[in-house]
Amino acid sequence: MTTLVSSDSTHARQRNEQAILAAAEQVFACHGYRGASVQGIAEAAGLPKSNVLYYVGSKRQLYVTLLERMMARWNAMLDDISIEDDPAEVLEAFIRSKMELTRRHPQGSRLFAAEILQGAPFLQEYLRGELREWVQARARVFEQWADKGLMDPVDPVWLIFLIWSSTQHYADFEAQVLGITDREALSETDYRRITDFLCGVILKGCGVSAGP
Amino acid sequence: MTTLVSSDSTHARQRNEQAILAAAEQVFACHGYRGASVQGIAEAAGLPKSNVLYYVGSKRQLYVTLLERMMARWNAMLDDISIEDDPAEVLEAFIRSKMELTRRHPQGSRLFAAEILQGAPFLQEYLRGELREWVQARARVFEQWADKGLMDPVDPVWLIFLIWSSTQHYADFEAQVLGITDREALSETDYRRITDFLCGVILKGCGVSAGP
DNA sequence: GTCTATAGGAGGATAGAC
DNA sequence: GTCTATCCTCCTATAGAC
Repeated sequence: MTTLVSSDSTHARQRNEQAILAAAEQVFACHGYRGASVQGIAEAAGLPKSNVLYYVGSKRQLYVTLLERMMARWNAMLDDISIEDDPAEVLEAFIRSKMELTRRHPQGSRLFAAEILQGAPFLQEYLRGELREWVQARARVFEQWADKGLMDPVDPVWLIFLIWSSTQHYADFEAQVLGITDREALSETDYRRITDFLCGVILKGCGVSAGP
Repeated sequence: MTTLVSSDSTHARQRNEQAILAAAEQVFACHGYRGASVQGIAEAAGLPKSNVLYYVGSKRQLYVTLLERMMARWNAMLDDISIEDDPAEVLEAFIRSKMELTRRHPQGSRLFAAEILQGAPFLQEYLRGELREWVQARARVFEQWADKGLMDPVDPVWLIFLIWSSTQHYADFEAQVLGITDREALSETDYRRITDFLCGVILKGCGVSAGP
């Protein structure tokens, strides 16, 4: 009996926390950290304002939690590569997984964008540490591939930014994309075609042949 | 005498208005429409809060003025093209002028990004009207070029978005770019190299040869 | 024209009833 | 655990002194 009640409470708590996280991700993505209000998040989650603060502690903590969740998703995507790998396969997998992240987590992607837009006050350490290391490791491999003639000698860091920006665009600028293409939403087919387009242009553009 | 005083006042007014616009562009770009405060803008402009409201009327009007200024800059860049033009020249000029806009007006670019991030409430009309027309006109020319074998048959709209996103990135994600590359700012040389990189990869990537 | 003072409301956060 | 009532700060905007 007690366990039953306890279990119900636990479920209610988990359900509420999930609702709050989802609502907050949407509101922070839309209005940024300062522009978001706990009131607005509570309304989007269908809960009283005080409950939101009860569950998450503070607006700031909620924001940090969401950023950490997004960074965890991002990190899950960052598998390592080596000089022995096939450039075409690696670059294509890189583009596809980044696009998949954008498609599956558009709100999280926009939250990230809003954080960077305000100068990345909460993510300085991550950007200048972990992420920089990762970029430099990849860059070294790209350079070795170029030395072996497997791809053009392009600056690897600008190439990584090209892949990030061109995929990220479909989350951050979704409103513009939908307005210009006169759509209500991008379909799975749209995403597939866009991804194919980006793989085609970027791989060809840096002289990577289509694999063995 | 009166004219002298009047002239001084006019100059003071213009100078203050310029200071307010510059400060507001920075603050709106950083925190978005809701997140920005008139107080913060006034401090950045070095004026009392009331003066800001006296000059510009309201927070909302100030925001609209800034968006219009940025759209005017954007439109000044959008020259027309025709089937007779050289694809390589047109695409390269397109990338270079978009990158120049980003470099010259990073705050305006970020302001635009923040507006789109929040769902473009103030720019719906522009996106679905003027800008859509312009994109479709360009798209038709790109398709004709593809028909004539002057470039690969890529989707022209995704190509335009690729150019917009890859250049816009250096304004919107400046904090990330600087963090990862361990710079304090991007130099003119950096911008030139990035632009050359983007021209190279994108033109080659959609099968446009380097011109006559 | 410029600034001080303040109205009137919304913001985050907390104390305490249930 | 959940919600109401409330505190105090900060917001936009304006009225009125200088």
